[in-house]
Amino acid sequence: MEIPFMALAELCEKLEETSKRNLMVSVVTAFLERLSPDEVEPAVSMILGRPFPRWSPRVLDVGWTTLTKIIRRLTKTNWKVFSQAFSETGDVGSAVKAVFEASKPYRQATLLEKPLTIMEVRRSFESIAEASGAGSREKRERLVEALLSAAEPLEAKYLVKILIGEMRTGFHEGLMELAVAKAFHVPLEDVQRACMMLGDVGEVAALLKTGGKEALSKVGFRVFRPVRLMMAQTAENVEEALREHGGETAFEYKFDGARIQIHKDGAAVRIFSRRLTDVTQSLPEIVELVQREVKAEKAILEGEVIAVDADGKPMAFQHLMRRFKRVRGIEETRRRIPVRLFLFDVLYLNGQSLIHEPYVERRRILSETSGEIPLANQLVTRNAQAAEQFLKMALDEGHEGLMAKRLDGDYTPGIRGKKWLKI
DNA sequence: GCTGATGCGTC
DNA sequence: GTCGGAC
DNA sequence: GTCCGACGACGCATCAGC
Repeated sequence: MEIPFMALAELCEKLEETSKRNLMVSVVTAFLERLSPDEVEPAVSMILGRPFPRWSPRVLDVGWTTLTKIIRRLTKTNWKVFSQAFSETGDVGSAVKAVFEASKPYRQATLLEKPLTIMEVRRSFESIAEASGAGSREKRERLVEALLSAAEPLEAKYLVKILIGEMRTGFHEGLMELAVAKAFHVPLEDVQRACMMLGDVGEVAALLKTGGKEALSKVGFRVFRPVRLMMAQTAENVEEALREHGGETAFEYKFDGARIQIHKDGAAVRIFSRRLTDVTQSLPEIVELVQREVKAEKAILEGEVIAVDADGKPMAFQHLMRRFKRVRGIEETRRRIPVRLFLFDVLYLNGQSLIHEPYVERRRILSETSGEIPLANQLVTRNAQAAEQFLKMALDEGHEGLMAKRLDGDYTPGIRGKKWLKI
């Protein structure tokens, strides 16, 4: 028996009404326990306001403008109700609920249909994401319209929130990890660790549902499955960075480019962007470079690509952007806007996770693995003046500034902490 | 073919 | 990427 | 301290409409 989408909508409604975290976690825990294996990942994604898992390349391509048109059509003359509800609540979902309630009579025919289920909603999202080619815009609209017209007002509220990515229930990913740990009776740390590796809490939950604890303990890095990035906080100046890192730290050039995660398995190489989308196609020379230089069978590396001019000097970020989403004319743009790669971290090497190794050790391993690929210029020092000078050098060479990396810092995927500071 | 609207993704 | 707010 | 949402500039792809 498939769980109705209404149950998920009611759950979200409860989450929205409270700000008590323990309460939120316990209602979600109870909900997760009711789901069948197939429903777990879709439900977890939807509760977090996402139509698909985080790493999925699928996108709905439905924005606010498109949705507005559809809702107008579905609710006919009651548009004023929407505007008023929207200005009162400031919440698109609530306004949609109000207008759906007001226009029930117009939508009578649909009330006889069977209730929507979570799985049907997921399948509908898949169809919407798949639409492409001539006529796809209209097809997408029709699919969204069909989905919404099968929905009760409360369901419509949350469908719309998921469609445009504005869940705002206050139930974020960290709390979901807690709920998953409770629902499947495993330690929170194990769930967090698996989420780092798989990049998506929904997938972790699904894994627990089908394979239990054992499956969870087997989770490790998988080449070609991108890992969430470690992020930096800001520091005012080099002194603050030194102080924060206990007197001594590693400064690295911070480049005005795009951060990439490089996965290699034999001759196969794939490149992922910051948001973990696959950008391999846009950067053919990086693929070749990695194939040629990286001295490892399997590896997950991190670096920054920047655009350079004919003399190899850094160009403004906009030039790099012209390479990124490009599908056509890649070869020509490749000649016009060359890119360079600077590596700065290694997370995984030949079957071994390195994220618990300290920064200095990872950097050492990286230097032994990277062949002729340059690493980000580095200065390990406890001297503020030397650091200042290094910063000036970076800026003079046209780069953005410096990063400061704690020498004994491990790699914490998805976390923005003080182990890395940008200056 | 060209142009505008729309959505997405980078920083 | 930045900022400010909520907890 | 940590998380989230709102914000902005820029460039590209895709489709619709001419």
